[in-house]
This record gives sequence, C-alpha cells and structure tokens, in this order.
Amino acid sequence: MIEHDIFKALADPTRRTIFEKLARTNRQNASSLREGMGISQPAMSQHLTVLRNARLIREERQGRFVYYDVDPTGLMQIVNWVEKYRSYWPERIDALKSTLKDMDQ
Amino acid sequence: MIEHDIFKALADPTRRTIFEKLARTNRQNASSLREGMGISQPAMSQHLTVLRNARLIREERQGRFVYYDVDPTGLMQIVNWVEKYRSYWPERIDALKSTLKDMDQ
DNA sequence: CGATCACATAAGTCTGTGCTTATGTGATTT
DNA sequence: AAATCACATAAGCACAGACTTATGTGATCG
Repeated sequence: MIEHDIFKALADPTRRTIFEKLARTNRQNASSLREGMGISQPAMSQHLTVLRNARLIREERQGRFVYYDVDPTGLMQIVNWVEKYRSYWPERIDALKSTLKDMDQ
Repeated sequence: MIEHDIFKALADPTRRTIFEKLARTNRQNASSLREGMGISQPAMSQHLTVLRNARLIREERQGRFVYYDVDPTGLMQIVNWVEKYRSYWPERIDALKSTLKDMDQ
C-alpha cells in the first residue's frame, strides 16, 4: 500500500525536515542535505530510502553522487487521499484555512 | 505540532480503517465502530483518542455513549501542508491522477 | 594502482507504540 | 440501590523503527 508508505514516511519529524529542505532547494545530494542536521551518514541514507520508497522524493545518480529532488507522485497520492473526504470539507474553506494559519503561530 | 499528530495518527493502518469507516457512516459510537475490526475495546478507545488529538475526528458525548464523526480540521491541515509544495505539482494533474488511480487496482 | 570519496548495508541497541488483561468511572436500567 | 452498560485508564509485553558504529561497494583522483 503506497499511502501507508507515505504516511509512515511523513510521521517522522527528521524525514519531514529532509523533505522540506529538499523542497526549498531544487536539487541536493545526500551529503549536503546532511549539513546542520546532526545525524549520521547511514541515518540520512536510511531516511532517503524511506522517502524514495514512498515516492516523495526521487534520486538521480551522477557518478559517485546521488542527487535528490521532490517526486510529485507522493504529493499527488496525498491529494488523492484527502479528496476522498472532500464531502467533509467545510463550505467556507478559506475562512478555516486562515484560522489554521493563525494556529501555527 | 499538529501536523505531526496527524501524520502519526494516519501512519497506523487500524486508525486509517477507523477513520474511513467513520467517513462512510455519518456518526457512530465506539462500540459499533469496533464491530468486525477484531480489536479489544481499550485498543479502540486508545485509537480514537489519537485520532481526536489529531483533530481528524471529534466526539459528542450523549449519556454513556460517545459518538464520533469526521473533524474537517485535520483534513484541512493536510491540504494546507501539501499546498506548500504546490509548485512541485505537475502541470497535467488530471493525467497523473488517473495514473495513480490505476495503480490502486 | 592505491587512496579517498559518496553512499549503502549489516548488526546491535534503545525507545516508542500498539496490543493485551485488569480495573476504574460515570450513566442507565431494573 | 444494585447490576449493567459504554467507555477510560493502568500496567505490562512484544515488536517496530530510528539511531549508532563498523564495514562493504563502486566511482574518482593523484
């Protein structure tokens, strides 16, 4: 089940950080992603494998480097999942959205 | 962090089943939700607490019964999260969506 | 060709969590 | 009031998973 892999992958805060970091900078290899994160090289490698299996990121090998970027497939799977429950979305979506934005502060 | 609670909550297959079951039937109490799920009453109680804390469901106490239904707040938080990465969505969204639908079969 | 690099895999540890049984709590029924 | 119900909480167990150090692998460089 792909959606299971996605939610599992995003349930870990370190992996969400990696994903968000990768979403800001267009393309990065494993080593440069690791900078400032305070985790070992194997830990990063394992996290990247989980994110890749969930199709949230994809890799592009170039010599001895492996570059990563966001894979839209995983994101679209999430959109697909929430849309199954669209009937529960409130009518005034924009109002709720700004409320949620305030909650983040 | 609310989004952490949401992804954690949805990372468990039993909790996704409960949520989906609840989304199909408008309102149900804990006992009737438990039917056919093969888990103990405390397990159900614990799962419902996790889903409620993530604001994916909400409760309405009525005497000794507790009825649950889908809380739009959690769903909207997910929409909010994925929309941060909207720039990565492919141009031909509909095409990808039908591809993903085929993958589910 | 040997050394070094970027990354993957192996193996072990420790914490988190999903489950159970047992028991508590408050509302309802008889 | 006592019994029963619907559900919550406590405590303990077993497995999953996030981390580490050690080592393997394949590409690049001097």
